[in-house]
Formats: sequence, C-alpha cells, structure tokens
Amino acid sequence: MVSFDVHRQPAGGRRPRVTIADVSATLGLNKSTVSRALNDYPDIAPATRARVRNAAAKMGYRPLSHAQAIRTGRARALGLVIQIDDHDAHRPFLADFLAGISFVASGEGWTITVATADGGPATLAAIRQLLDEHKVDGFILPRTLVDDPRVALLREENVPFVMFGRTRNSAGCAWYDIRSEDAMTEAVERLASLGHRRIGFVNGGARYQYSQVRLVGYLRGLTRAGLDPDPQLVRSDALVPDDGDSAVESLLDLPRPPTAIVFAVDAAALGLYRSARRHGLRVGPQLSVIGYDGIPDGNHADPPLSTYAVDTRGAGECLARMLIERVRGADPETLRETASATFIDRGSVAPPERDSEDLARLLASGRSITSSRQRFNRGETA
Amino acid sequence: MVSFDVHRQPAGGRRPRVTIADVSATLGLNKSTVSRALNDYPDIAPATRARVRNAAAKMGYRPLSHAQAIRTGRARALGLVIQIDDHDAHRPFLADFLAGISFVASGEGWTITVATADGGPATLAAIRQLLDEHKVDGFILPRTLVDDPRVALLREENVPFVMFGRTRNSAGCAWYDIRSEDAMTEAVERLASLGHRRIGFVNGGARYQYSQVRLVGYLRGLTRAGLDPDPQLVRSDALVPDDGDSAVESLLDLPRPPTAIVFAVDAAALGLYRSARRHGLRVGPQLSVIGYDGIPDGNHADPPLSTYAVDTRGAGECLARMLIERVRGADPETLRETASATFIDRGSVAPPERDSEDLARLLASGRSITSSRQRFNRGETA
DNA sequence: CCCCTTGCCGAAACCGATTTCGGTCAAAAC
DNA sequence: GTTTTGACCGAAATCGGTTTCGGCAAGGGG
Repeated sequence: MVSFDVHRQPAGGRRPRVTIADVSATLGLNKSTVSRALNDYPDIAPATRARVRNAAAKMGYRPLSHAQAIRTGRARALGLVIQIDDHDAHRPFLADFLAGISFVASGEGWTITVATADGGPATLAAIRQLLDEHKVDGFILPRTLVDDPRVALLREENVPFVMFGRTRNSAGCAWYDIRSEDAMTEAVERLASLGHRRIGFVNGGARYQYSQVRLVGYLRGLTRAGLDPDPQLVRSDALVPDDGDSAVESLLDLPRPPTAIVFAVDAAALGLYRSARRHGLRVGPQLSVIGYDGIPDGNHADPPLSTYAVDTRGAGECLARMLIERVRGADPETLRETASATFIDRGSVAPPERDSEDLARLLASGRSITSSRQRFNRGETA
Repeated sequence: MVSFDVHRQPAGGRRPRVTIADVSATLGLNKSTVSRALNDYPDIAPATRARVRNAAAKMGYRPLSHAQAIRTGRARALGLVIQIDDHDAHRPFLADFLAGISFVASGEGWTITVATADGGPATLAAIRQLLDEHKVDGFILPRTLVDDPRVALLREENVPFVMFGRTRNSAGCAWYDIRSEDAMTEAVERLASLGHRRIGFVNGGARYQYSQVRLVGYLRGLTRAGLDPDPQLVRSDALVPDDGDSAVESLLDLPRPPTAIVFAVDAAALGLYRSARRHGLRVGPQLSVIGYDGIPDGNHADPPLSTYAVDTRGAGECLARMLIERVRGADPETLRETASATFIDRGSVAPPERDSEDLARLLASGRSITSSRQRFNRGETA
C-alpha cells in the first residue's frame, strides 16, 4: 500500500522520500527494529539485520540527518569558520584544505558547514551562531594563534574541536600540525652548508602560533651550523610580498647584510624578488632565499622559489578524521599528529658568490650610481 | 520548576538547551502558542506576541533548526559544491565568494554547507548526497558550463538553485552574471583607440559558458573598432600561466603578430610576461595586454597587469540573497541580475611602439641572435 | 517439569519543534 | 436575550527518526 503524501510540497514537489516507516512496513517489522538493525544494536538477529539492510538499500532509504539529530544530538556536520582577513584565506590553501576535509567527511556521511568572519570577534560570533542552532558537532580551527580565544570558547562550551596548529595551553586539545620548526632549522643548515654565514630570517605574523616555532627553528638551525644569532638579521610580520620587500630592503641596508634569507611565509618571500631586482642582485648566487608554504606562485618567480611545501589537503583529511573521532568520543590527547614539510629545490638557493662584506660594497656602489632612478622607480611602483 | 535533563550529554555535557517548552512553561502558555507567536501567525494577540518575544529573547531561546526542518522541510542551509579541478577554485575567488555568501546567509540565519568534488560526475554525486539527506534547501552553482549537467539534475529533482553565470537553456533558472562580454568589447575598443590594429584574443576553457560570451565580446569589439576579425589571432583553453605562455608564443610566431592581446583569464595573461621576457619585449609599449578577473597577482607583475576586475564577494552576496528568496518561493525568472566588471589600468597597456610588421621583424632578429640560448632557457624552465 | 535465562522483537515514549483542529469567551448582530 | 461571529489560545497530531521497556518464545539447568 503506497501512500502519496500529498502534503509534502516544500518548494516545488520533490519525489516523496523513503522513510523508516516505509521500510518497516514493507518488511512487516516495527520502526524500532529497523532503526536498531541499521544502527547495529546487539539485540537484533543477524538474519533480520541483513534483511533490513537489503531492503533499505533496495528502497533507497537514507535516514534524514535532521530527524536523527533531534534525538541523538549529533548532526554529522563539522564546522569551519574562516577568518577572511587572514593572509592565507586566499591562496590554494583554502581550496585544498576544503578538499581534504570534504573528502573524508563525505566518505563518512558527514557534511561541512562553513562560515566566514572578518576579525577575531566576528569569528567567535560565527562559532557561537553555529553552536546556538546546533548546526555542527564540532569545529576545525585553522591557523591557531599563540593565545587563541576560539580555544577558550570551545573549551568552555565543551564542544569538540581540533586545531590546525598548536596553542599556548593545549591541554585536552586535539591537533594536527606541520613541524615547520624543523623546516626552518633544515633551511638554515642547508644554507650554511653551502657556505652562507649571514643568514637572515623574515618571520610571519607575531600573533600566529607558527611564528613562534619557526623562529625557534631558525635559531636552532644557526646553533647547529655553529653560527651566532644576530637579532639584526631577524624581521617579522611579513605576510605579503610588500612586507617581504621592505623587510629585505632593511636587511640589505645593514652594514653586514645577509647573503641568504629564510622566509616563514612564501608570499612574503616573493617580495624579495622585487627588492633584488631593484638592487640588481641575482637571486640565488648573490642572494639566496628559501620560503615556506609551497604556493604555486613561487614556481613562476625567476628563478623559481625554493620552498618547504605543505600538504594542505592531507592536513584537511587528517583533521576531519580526527574531529569525527573526537565527536564520537575519542580522547583528545590521543588525537595528535604532526607531519613534515618537504623541501622543493627550485633554484633560488646557491652558494654565496661573495661574502657579506663584499655584498655590502656591491650594494653601496649600486646605490650611489642609481639612487635617483631608484627613487623614481620606487615612487612609480608604490 | 527547572528540569536538569540528565540524559543530554552527547559528547561532554553542553549547557542544557532552552527549548520552546521552557519558554512556554515560564509564560504559562502552550508550546503551540509560543511557536505561532514567534512565527507571526495572525491568530495571536499582539500583546501575547510581544510577551513571547521578550521572554524568548531574555531566556536566550534559539529554535533548533533540525527540529524545525523535520516538520517544515526547510533546513535553512544553502549548498555549494566546489569543483576543485576548476582553475579558479584556487585564487582569492573562493575565499571572497564564500565571504559574500556567508555574509548574507548568516545575516538571514542561514548556513552554508559546502562539499568539494573532483570532476563533473563527482560533483553530481556530491549534490545528490546533500540532497539525499536533505541537508540543504538549494544550491549555488558557480562557473556554469555551456551545457551544465548540474542544472539538468536540479531541474529534474525540482530543487531550487541559482547560477553564477548563464547556461544554454536557462528557462526557469535564476542567475547572476558579470557581463564579461562587455568587458572584452571595451578592452578591444580601448586598445584600438590607442592605435593597435592587430589585437589577439586568448580565451578560457571552451566548456565554460563565459568563454562563449567573451569571444563574442571580443569580436564585437573588433567590429565596433572597424577591424577585421582574424581567426589566426584567437586562441583558447588558456587557464594558467603556462597555457598563456604558449598561446602568446604561437601568436608571436605569426607573420603578422598582434601588438596587443586580450585575455579572458588573468591567470593565463600572467604567462604573457614570461613569453615577452624571452623575446626581450617590453610589456606595454611593445606588447600590450589586458586581462580579466582582477587577481591580485596581476598587481605584482612588471608592469602590473591591467585588467577587468570582478566583484566576487558581491556576486556571492547577490547569489545568496537570490537563493534564499528562491527557496522562499520566488519566481526564478524574476531573480536575474548582471553586473559589470570594472577596468583597472595598471600599466600593461600603451600605444603600440611599432606596428605588426615591425614587431615581426624585431622578433625575427631576436630569434636568430639568441636562438640557441633561447632553446636552452626554454628547456630549463619546462 | 518448572524456573530462569537469553535472544529477539513490538509498543510506546521521546526529541523539539510546527500545524491543524477545536473550544472558549466576549463582542457584535438580530 | 439569544445567536452569530471572530479573536485568541490549548490540545493533540505530526514530522522522521532513536531509545527504553517489556513481553514472548525458545533453550538450558536443576
């Protein structure tokens, strides 16, 4: 006996949905039996379970997640609030990250609910809004800050979450992170082994957690290479090419400028090319550079930017997997993984053609000759 | 009398939610009265309505969207399936687009459910999955194809949707689009008015709807400028710098090469700079170029790429607004809007320093001199 | 032979809302 | 003064699932 459900015409008459009642009716079983069979309750006979499974599949029954959520409290949805003023909201970062999350999520029958926000307070508000309506079961937090208010909020609300990156107090937190400190260390060692003695470091935004560890990694690299750290060689808060450009500019103004520079952020590293061109320096032999992130634009620089590439998609996959486990009740302390960035040598690294002092002289001569034209050009570009 | 609801501990004990029963109990009203009051039913006394509104606000009552959805059939969620193999899944495009959608959606109390897919069939599967569980009320379709299977599916399923771009048969469809054809026409006219007589066109992917209209726009521009269209000056399927590079390469190989090239896609236009550098051409005076999209990378080219910028965020806002209206029952035919791209002159356009024949001679001399080095470089880059 | 498990399933409550239906009461109509 | 009407609200059904509880029948132990 087929009922047509005439009243189900929300916005144009979809085909009538197969409900659990339909399945149970055709099988001559009770709704509850079907439900428990599908949810692997132990008090259902294996034969019955199989029969239900078959019928459900054949009839194309898909439980309505809303109806489940109202009773179980689980929406099978993971939340992602993207802060659009973050420098890496752009870039392939986002698409790849989403792709990774989506891949795992849809495989498990979960969905992703995203929201965007401009600024920290708006981000918290967006999280609250998603929480208020219980639209999501947990959150993935990208780009953790040193002291992250999102963590505080979610901890207080007792909502499952996983972090991309670590944070100051990560007790009871699940996280996935790239060991970018290792990449920075390795970058410095690599440059030192080529003969560089003055190695600069241009860090990312100070508020981000990754900046802390990358600085540590840089310093550790110097130590391992037997080089003395020089605070003058360090800059920070460089997130875009313009930042990188001026950071390099100020580094090259030093009495003993660096012959190589490590960047915590690829996008900033691209600014070095502009600065180098102005000074007539050939990137590589005269000024080596190593970036971090692995953005595709680096491939189109001249010479292409050597960098430590991050598997953003893989990060998304892992985080999604973790969050789902977390929602299912896993202990957050067991959900912690790290991965390493992989070096991609594309040609922006070379043994130093001249040492720091020679470079300084070269720069000085260049400056005196072309200073007027330089100023003109700089004005035009800005 | 406060009940503690001991059994509501899904994954760690959130604070007990305020339900409609709580509100009605403290007011001494029936659940149904509260519900109708909040939903503006006409059979509720204004005084009662106000009383309910106040109490609900004071108690922090937020109706559970799942519970509503199960009865109303509306989840207040809009769906977005992103095809990650599309060239513009990357780029600020996605972040800005999401920001626009999210801004409008969260303002209306809606949420965004996204999924990613690799390839057309996977995209359809993702849409079906979202539909099966009724997780969304409708879809935003970015980057429509000439003949779009998503449209066919959603039309058949009778699910509300809005398109970013048009499609072949757009009967009964709502859409928002940028009049990129006008931009292309204007670009050609602009170049012609500067004295260019041989103007090339490098189009985007043939399967995209925008490529059709942009070609039309280009041809219309030639007509308006009184120039004869030359099929040899047209290339297509250029989506990334490499594509643009080789397209330009083949255009410069012509007996009468273009002195200016219009690109349908900024990312491809960036390839022109590489090609120009190889040939020793100064972009602008010797080879003018106008792109389309307004990607920030264009700003970092030398000289910066002049382009027609698209307000992607605005597009997202408008599409979200449209979809919500559509789900609420608006006639799709009334939901159609277009906007124009805005020209950003950044310096890659100039009057032609020499005409096509002169340019050809210059290129020929360059080739004979540096042919061996050229081949070497090209090999190294590839 | 009877009792007590144990396996398995049905009945019904429940989740948090919306919506239909009907009933009460005062005001208006006759 | 009765009847009709309409405004307003309560009771209960409903949406599509999950979960608790109890009962029946078969099987095992004493």
